[in-house]
Amino acid sequence: MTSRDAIGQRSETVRRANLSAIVRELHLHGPQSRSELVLRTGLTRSAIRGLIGELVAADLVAEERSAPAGTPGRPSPLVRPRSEEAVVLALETNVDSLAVAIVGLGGAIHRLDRADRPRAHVDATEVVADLLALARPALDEVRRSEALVGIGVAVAGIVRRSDGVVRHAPNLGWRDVPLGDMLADALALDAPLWVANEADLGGLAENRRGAAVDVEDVVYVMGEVGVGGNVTIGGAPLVGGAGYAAEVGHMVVNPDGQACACGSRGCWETEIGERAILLRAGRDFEGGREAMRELVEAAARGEEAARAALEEVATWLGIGLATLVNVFNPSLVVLGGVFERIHPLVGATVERVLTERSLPASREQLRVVPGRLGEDAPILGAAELAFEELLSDPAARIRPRELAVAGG
Amino acid sequence: MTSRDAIGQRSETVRRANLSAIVRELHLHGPQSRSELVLRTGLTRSAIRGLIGELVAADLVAEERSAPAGTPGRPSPLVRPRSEEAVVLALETNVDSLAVAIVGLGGAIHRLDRADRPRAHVDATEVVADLLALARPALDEVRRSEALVGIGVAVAGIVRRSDGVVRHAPNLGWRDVPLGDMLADALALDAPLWVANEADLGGLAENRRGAAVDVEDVVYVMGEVGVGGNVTIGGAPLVGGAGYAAEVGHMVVNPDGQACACGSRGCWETEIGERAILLRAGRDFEGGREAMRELVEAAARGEEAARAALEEVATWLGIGLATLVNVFNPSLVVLGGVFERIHPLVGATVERVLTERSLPASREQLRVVPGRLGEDAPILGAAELAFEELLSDPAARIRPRELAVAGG
DNA sequence: AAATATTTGGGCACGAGGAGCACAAATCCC
DNA sequence: GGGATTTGTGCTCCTCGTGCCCAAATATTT
Repeated sequence: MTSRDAIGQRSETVRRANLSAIVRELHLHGPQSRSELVLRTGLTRSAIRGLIGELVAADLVAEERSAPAGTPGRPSPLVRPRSEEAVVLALETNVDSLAVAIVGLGGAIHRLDRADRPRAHVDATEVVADLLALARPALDEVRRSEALVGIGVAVAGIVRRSDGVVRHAPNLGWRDVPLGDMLADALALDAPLWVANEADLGGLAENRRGAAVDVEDVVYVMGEVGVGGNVTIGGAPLVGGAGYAAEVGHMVVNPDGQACACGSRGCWETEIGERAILLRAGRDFEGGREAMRELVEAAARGEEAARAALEEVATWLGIGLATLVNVFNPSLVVLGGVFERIHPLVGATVERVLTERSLPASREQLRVVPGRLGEDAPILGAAELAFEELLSDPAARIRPRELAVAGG
Repeated sequence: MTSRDAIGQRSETVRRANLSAIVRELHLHGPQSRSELVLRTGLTRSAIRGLIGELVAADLVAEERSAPAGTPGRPSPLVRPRSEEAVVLALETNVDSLAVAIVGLGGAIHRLDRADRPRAHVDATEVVADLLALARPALDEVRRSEALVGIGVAVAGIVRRSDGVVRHAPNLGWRDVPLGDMLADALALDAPLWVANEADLGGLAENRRGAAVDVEDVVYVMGEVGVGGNVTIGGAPLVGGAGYAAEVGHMVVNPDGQACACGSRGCWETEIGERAILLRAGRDFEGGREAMRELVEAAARGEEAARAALEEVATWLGIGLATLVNVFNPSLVVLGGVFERIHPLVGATVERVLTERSLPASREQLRVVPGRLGEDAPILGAAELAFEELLSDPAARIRPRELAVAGG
């Protein structure tokens, strides 16, 4: 019941919500004039003025003369999110690569370092150490500026949102690894840290910065070593009771199919995961990313076996998507990871199967598109996750400063 | 993006939200003392007093002496939703029955009339006429009291929420029937009318009044002639872009399975729908409700063929549920309709299959229970749907009255 | 070049609405 | 019956958005 802890509202709540709306708007849609913000929020000029004033005082935004618009009237100053004054640190632990990024308010990518990693079941302590080494320059930068507002971590596994424990990451060989605590200790930064699944975050990134911007209801499916996904409902990501939602890779699509590492059989992942794709093409199923790249290239060249394998994959992709479309009635399906790369080759097949298998009503407004962010989707999503606290309550960052001033 | 039309908040918004929280709390959890409301909302006594005063003036709630509590301190008056002063009309159009109910604020069922209907593809105009005839006594009652705040309609078909058009109801033989407009015209009542799918509403009812009260994340699956469902996420029902979400009956669970009326094949409905169940048991698959009742009784008596058939159904039920559990990570699965009735016989099998097929993390906190509302779930959900407008903005009902007073 | 129209920012009084405090009322316990 | 406890009542205060007037800055017209 929403009302259950729908704690009573007070005047302060209104302020918080309005500040949040403005910062979020600027973060997601870029610099805007004050008068545009008046239109978007429906607030009065007076109210906007006060709110912007508060945000300027907190160094979250800056006002500057806007370019001449060619229209009569006093020009409205441009309000710009201060990308240097509020930044997040984003980390990614994938099966075959590590990455570190610093992203500023408004979405500017200040730096992004990626390092390949041999594919193997690796001890979590080693991974944390490797990540820390890769992150050193970024950490120096972050420590100098004092602008850090949050840390986001993307990991290829099932993550308990509440405490950042990786419950199970078959492709890393992890089980119940307290990655959140380990990284928080190792980084020793004074900022909240959140961990989430890479596919969840990939979907978040596509929704904020990629192919699904401003779309309210989205299904995102990403193929890497495993198959993961994310669902956006009314603009908000589906999280589930404990944060494990949208594990679409383990939907049962073929009850008599192959055994899956999860213990079930015929999971979507056993039909369209990386191993399954390589197997269908008669290639080394442990060939990893390189083998996949060659397969896609071969198919693009028109090589028959490769094309046929991808067609089969597309069929199973369509079947699983039909289930998701009937369950979520989204207006957009975004394909990420491997599926993003093979979309030009097999998009038509996916859509055909989807049309055969989903309810006419459910697919009425539906489009299927490839993602736009490529391999960076998860880490950009981790950045967005880290910004979430600031976006939903910018006032929390403002008050302490005021106190500090009052105290000094 | 939630923020997109997150129109700015104003002081009035706070009042609205607080009134809504109180009325919703009373509607869902029954009469409570003022001081309990203070605890629940976190508002001050002063604020609660003002809010309750407004609701009393609007006749939505009444205050009365509470029973002696045995504790020291001045007794806090009991605040009670006025079940007679705010009522909704609920209607149901099922494949083999029609029903009409009047439900009061707080959930009291003032009357409930149900009439069986021969199973046949029936013209929508006839159904509306039959429903109107059945509703006559209820309509008289509603017209006398002037307390009607909304009308809710449950229908066994896919419904566009925005305008109440039944896009497709295979078991009624309807396609693009403007049921909302037809009923609004026929009833000629001065209250908003909403139409929704019966399974969606069954889930809503179980969440508000039945087996899933106060559970935030719930998957509800209902078997009638077709198979439908509803998903509650964070306390709010999943609706989808156009309102067609949670069409779980057409998840693809068996890609090589039987053709389904929807045009796909191997839909969940073709494995666990009424026809499929009767076929598995070697009975007349057009025997309808009566045949189902006999089958369940036979299985309860221990008749082998019947038991075996239900076991098969339970297996497929578990397979489909595994997909839903992996996708939604709910804390509760509620089985409604036929599945509610067979739960005592096959619940163990369902849970076994579910355990085999779903991710350990996803099913950690999971329980599977039968519904508690039986065949009345959909119409009770229709009542809840009709109350929604009042609950989310009680002030809208208050203001006009004040105006009327001011004008007179 | 000057006057006018248009749009927007700034200042300030107002109103809505919850918080907080002092006090009174109603109950239980000794 | 007196004290402790809890809660309702009346009142002022604080927060925050609204609304109005005026000034500032730009485009257009004369």
